[in-house]
Amino acid sequence: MDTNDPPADGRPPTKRPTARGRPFSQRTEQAIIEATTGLLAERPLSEISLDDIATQARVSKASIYRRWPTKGTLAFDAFMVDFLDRQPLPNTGRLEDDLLATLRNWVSAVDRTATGRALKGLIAEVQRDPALADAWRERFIGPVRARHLLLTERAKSRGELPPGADADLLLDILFGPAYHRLLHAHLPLDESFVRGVVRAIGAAIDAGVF
Amino acid sequence: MDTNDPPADGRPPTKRPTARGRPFSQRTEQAIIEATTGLLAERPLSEISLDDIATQARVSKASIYRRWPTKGTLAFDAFMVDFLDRQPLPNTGRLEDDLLATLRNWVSAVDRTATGRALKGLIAEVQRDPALADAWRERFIGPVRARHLLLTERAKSRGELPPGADADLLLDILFGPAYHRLLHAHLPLDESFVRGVVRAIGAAIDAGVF
Amino acid sequence: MDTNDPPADGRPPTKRPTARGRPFSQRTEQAIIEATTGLLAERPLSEISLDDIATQARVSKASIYRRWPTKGTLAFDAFMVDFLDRQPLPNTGRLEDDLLATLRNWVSAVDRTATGRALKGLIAEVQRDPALADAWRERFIGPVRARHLLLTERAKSRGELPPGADADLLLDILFGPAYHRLLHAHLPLDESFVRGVVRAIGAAIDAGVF
Amino acid sequence: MDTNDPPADGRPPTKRPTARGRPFSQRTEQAIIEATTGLLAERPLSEISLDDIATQARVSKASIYRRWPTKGTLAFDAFMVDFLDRQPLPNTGRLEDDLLATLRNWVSAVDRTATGRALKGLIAEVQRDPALADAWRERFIGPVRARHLLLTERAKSRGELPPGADADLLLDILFGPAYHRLLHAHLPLDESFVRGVVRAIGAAIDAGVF
DNA sequence: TCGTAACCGAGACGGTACGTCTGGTCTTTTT
DNA sequence: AAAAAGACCAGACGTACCGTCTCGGTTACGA
Repeated sequence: MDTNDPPADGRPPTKRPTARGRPFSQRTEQAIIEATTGLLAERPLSEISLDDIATQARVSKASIYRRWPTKGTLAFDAFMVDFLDRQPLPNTGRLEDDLLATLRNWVSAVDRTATGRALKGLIAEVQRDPALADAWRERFIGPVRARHLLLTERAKSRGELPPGADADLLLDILFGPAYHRLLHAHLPLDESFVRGVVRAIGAAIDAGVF
Repeated sequence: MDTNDPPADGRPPTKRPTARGRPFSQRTEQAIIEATTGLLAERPLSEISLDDIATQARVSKASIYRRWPTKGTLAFDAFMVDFLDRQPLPNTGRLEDDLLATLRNWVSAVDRTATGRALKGLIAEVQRDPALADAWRERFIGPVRARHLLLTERAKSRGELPPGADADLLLDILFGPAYHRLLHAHLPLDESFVRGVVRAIGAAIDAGVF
Repeated sequence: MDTNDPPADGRPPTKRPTARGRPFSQRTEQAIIEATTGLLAERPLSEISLDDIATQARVSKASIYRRWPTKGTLAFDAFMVDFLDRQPLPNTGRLEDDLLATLRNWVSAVDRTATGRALKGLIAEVQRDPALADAWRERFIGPVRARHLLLTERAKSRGELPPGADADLLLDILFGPAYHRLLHAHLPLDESFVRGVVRAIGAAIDAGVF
Repeated sequence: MDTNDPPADGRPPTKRPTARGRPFSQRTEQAIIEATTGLLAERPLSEISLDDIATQARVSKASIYRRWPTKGTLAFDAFMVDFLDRQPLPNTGRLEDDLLATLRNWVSAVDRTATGRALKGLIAEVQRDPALADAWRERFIGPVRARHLLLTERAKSRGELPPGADADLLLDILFGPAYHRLLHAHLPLDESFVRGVVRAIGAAIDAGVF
């Protein structure tokens, strides 16, 4: 494989190692990301072709493939820009309130929104593209999880959680049910759902489960 | 729409209303299901084409489309045959033990198995095919949920759960984290995970969350 | 190679050996040939894409590739339909007059005409596509030559040519200069050229060269 | 048009009018020509891309386009270097012997040789690139023809040809059949062919055709 | 028993997206 | 200002897949 191939593991397009030749134009990159974001707001990823993106961005397909190995990795990067900044980390001084704010915020970001549709499409794509799956774990699930672990660390330092608590389990119980309802749409992502999940976790904490 | 079109909502192929003409051959149907199951054991749904299935089953594509409207609905039916029977309903006399057996059983069915890969592929397909999404809710999530509600009903009659308990929330907290780890593969679906989830639910029950 | 691949040596699409499955539609084939002929009348082969042809014929690219392995072989077939019938075989009773009529007819068919442009484009394509080169020799040069050999055979039976005359050489001296001027356009394909070539051949016959 | 654009009509790259800035490196030019010649010896022009040439010559594509406007004109120049010097002008004192030597020499240069393949590829390219067609006539056909006209001029001064003889026709009858067999490969370019053509021309001369 | 409706396998059909390649131009750093 | 390197746009290429349609042929019911 050529050294100038795209990252292939889904890393975002960065500067090439050698500084020789014409560098990547950041205008091109930005146009691609913006076009992708715009199209993702209109329709699901599976109904967007790379030709659509190239046309919309007034860019050649080759310029896209130079940066991203698959449609999924591109959509992933476009999604990240949108999503991550909208997930502020609360700090109420009480874990249960932090979890409530976090989950409520997540729900409002994805429930029947363009972002939510993009997220569902991406999770679908992750199941069919192993390279994207790696990027997804390492560059989405991982960083998001790391941020959320700050909440449990603070709780530990406040004594709300024991020092050795299984924070990963706690966070999966927090988000797992939410992703479940998002993906299967069998029941609404409403306020009573959010409150119920968080109260269950609170009870589990009090009972020393984690 | 022609009366002889396939069910379109994903119902399994049944007898046509009028009995005139040559009836469906059940050998054909069986061959299709078997070929699909066999291919799903080898590789993900996204890498299986309908031509592959037709060739493998020594059947024409038209015979497939006569029965199932999309690849997803066929895969869905093939999956159901495999999956449902492997999910017996426990009856230990104690809710927490029932939940433990149920989740443990689910994990052993899907964790790094062909069934698990098929399930992931199907959930992906569900996100891109609205008709399949309906079938999925009505013919998979719904029935499975109905079976599991028997567990909570029994618990209610035993007094382990209050009569008005939100059993849907309870079940989403049970399965949500498991689907989460299945789809994102960020953490293992191991025994300690299963125990933790069930213990958390037990604590929530004791605290009267549901 | 699959038995249902296109002929690959450029034979025109005929009935598949096995009569199973949906047969080739001759309407489709006709539409493709007509579209190709129409486009060849407008612009040179090198500026016609298969997408153009497919769009013009209201046919999918796959339907074209099912029949012809390359653009050149398709253009070849389209050209043949146009060209061959326009080359009647004269029969004046005197070889030199037959040759004159034949060359004059060829010139009027190709000199600054759509057919001539198509012929030039095809000869160019023949140089870059070995499969087409075979087809060209066997299905164009060969048959045309065979027809022209009738002229020399008749001349032999009339005693105008000796029985063992090298008719191939004679015909190459007849057509070679004409193709030369067609392809290089360094001098006009005018009546004096035609007369000159034929008179030279006449002189060579009289001198017993052939 | 910029004064520093390449000749555009296919003239070979020469010194720029202004002597300012870094001068053309003749090593660059030589490397390009050598790479092109080398690649033309391996495979037909149509299978050689400008990227191939640039890579092979360790030169940038821009450096090529600075000198030649199209791939065809470059190949043309590379071909000329090879070809022209190999076509010495005979001077036997007798026209028919001169023609025989000339044609025999041409045949040995192109019959199943790398030069011959390059020539065929160039003629193909000429049909699709009008600018190259002009260059081809003016810088190849023209000069070569001019040289060959020396043969007929000498013959005229010796009285072998009448003063007003149509030498162009004569030369087209000499080379036309040869190009014909080269391009269509329907019959061999062998000695009997060469002799036959020349004898036919001899007979035509004797008969006063030209 | 015979007609007919609907099945059957095979595979062509139109349409669309893919990922690669090429030609010719442009942009950067280096010489 | 030319050089090498390589990104840029535009768009053709040949392949794959989808869901439908067409063919010759085969059941099995109902008249």
